[in-house]
Order: sequence, then C-alpha cells, then structure tokens
Amino acid sequence: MPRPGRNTYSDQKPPYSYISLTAMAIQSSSEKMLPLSEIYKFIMDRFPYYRENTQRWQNSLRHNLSFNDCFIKIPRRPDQPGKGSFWALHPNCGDMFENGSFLRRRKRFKVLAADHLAPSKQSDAAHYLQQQAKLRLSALAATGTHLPQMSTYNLGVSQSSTFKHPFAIENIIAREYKVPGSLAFSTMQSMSAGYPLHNQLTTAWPHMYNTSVIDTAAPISMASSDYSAYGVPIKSLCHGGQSLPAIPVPIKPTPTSMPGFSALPPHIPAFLSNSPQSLSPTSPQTATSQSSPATPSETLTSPSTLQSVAVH
DNA sequence: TGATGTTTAGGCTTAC
DNA sequence: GTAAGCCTAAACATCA
Repeated sequence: MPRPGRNTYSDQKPPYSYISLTAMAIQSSSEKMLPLSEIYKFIMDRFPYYRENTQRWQNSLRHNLSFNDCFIKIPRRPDQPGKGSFWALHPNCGDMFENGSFLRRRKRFKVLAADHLAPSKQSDAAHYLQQQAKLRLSALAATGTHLPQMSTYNLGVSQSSTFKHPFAIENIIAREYKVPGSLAFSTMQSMSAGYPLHNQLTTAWPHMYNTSVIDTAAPISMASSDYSAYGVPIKSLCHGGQSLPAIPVPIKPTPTSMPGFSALPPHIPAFLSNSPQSLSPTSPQTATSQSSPATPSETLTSPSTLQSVAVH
C-alpha cells in the first residue's frame, strides 16, 4: 500500500501492485514481452524501493505472473537460448484497472476455458492480425517510414494506431493533459524528486514515444513454422483486441491526500520532465490520445475472437 | 546450483 | 459483514 514519504517516494513503496508494475515493465518493452529477469530489472531501475529485499518481492512477482491470467507465458524459440520464458500481457486485460487504481483492481482478470483460443478462433485472430499488418504496411508506405528491425517475437501487429494500453504513459498522464494551465505540469515537476528515473520517455517507453516505431509503424514479423505465423502463439499476439480502458490514474490509495502530492504516480513526472517534447499538447501522441474518440472496438475488426471475462 | 515457474496457504486491506 | 484482491512466505518441480 502506498506509504508516501515526506517529500519523496524514492525509498517508499510505490503505489502500484505487482501486477501493475509487471504490466508496466512489459508495456515498456518494444516487443510487449519480457523475460522475468528484465521485468526485475525494469522495476529495480525505476523503483529504488525494490532494490532491497529482492527475494521477497521477486517471489511475489513470480507468483503473480503464474497466478494471474492477465499474464501469459511465451516460450523461447529454440534459436533464442536463455533461461525462462517471455511474459506478455493478455490481450484483453486492458480493463482490469477500470476504476483507475493501480493498487487494487476492481475485478480480477480471468480467462475462461473457452478463452484459450480454439483453432477456429486462432485463425480468426491470425486473419485479424494480417489485416492489421496490411494496414500498417500501407501506412508506412504512405509515410515513407521503414520498418524497424525487430525479433520474431515482437507483437507489433497487435496494436492498432489508436489503441493505448492502460499502462502506457499516455494513459497514465492523460488526465493531467486536460488540466488547464500549468498546474498539472508544475505539480509533476515538483515531484520529479521522487523516483530518480534516469531514463527518458523515449527510453522507458520507446513504443509509445518513438514515433517511428510505435503505433503507426509497429513492426511486422512473419515467421517461423514452429510457431504461429507471427512467431509467437496466436493467443499472445492480440493486444489490440482489448477494450479501451478508463484512464488509469491512481485515485484512491495515493498521495493525493498528502500535501505536496498529486494524483499522478511519482515516477511519471520524472519521465515528463525529461521529455519536454512529449509534453507538448500538440505532439502526435497527445493529439492522438486526446482527439481520437475511436475505441478499439471501433477500430478493430474482431475483438470477439478473444473472449475473456473479469470475474469478481 | 541458481533461476524460473507453479501451487498452496494465511493474513491484511478494500470494495460492495 | 462478506467477498475479493493483494502481499508474503514457503515448498516443490523444472531447466539451463
């Protein structure tokens, strides 16, 4: 639970559950999937609190990965030796935090038995992904953008150009953008003394802030016969199938009630303060997140191919 | 052998 | 008050 310190969160427990932290880590990767060790690294890099008692929280984190259906394990391919599997977010886990709290989900994401894609549904998903790939290729051709080189594990085709994952920085800060004047930003800046995040937006959230990579230019990988046509199990590919989540801002457990704290997660301001460009309300990302009323259900063709349910 | 992954259990907190 | 979510601990299995 959040235990805001006097002036900083740097040595305090972040107001995020392990599920949130893990999801953030996964979302921060360009391929939307990370091995366990990288998830550890992400969390430790950004949250000093987790640089201690590693055995404790890492055990909890592993427990969460296994226990929660919102995380899916993607085996390494034979040509990618290494220990452990990759972990990704389930395509439909986007509404887990519908109440906006990163600390406690309103509903636990649960995959029904039928949700494990049947062959027919897999083909539907594959078809959908192909369509998305074509759309992206067309967009790239129009803009002259070249495809970034990615491994066969990438999930690039899974995200539509309008979809913003709940753990994406855009969603986290979206509400702040709507605050008139400079209050939001100044508040965020004042909090940048929290987690000493040394990375910039483009580093921590490359898939969100590198315009040549994210969204409109997500890479397409076609691949190896041992796996699906996309290099990974179909099930793990369809991040674009989720519903548009509510803007996830920690609403309850947060330091908002504490003097000097805003509702924004403490590490977010650090990102922003390091990336003035991304703060521009006229930036493509911001414009997209604000001006695009389209929901994934509107932009995606077959969300029904991936059924899941949040159980209470 | 250590890292990774699964499962079970108990206690605490929070939403309903 | 109850159910559900979260955290922590622990035991065990698997694998590089």
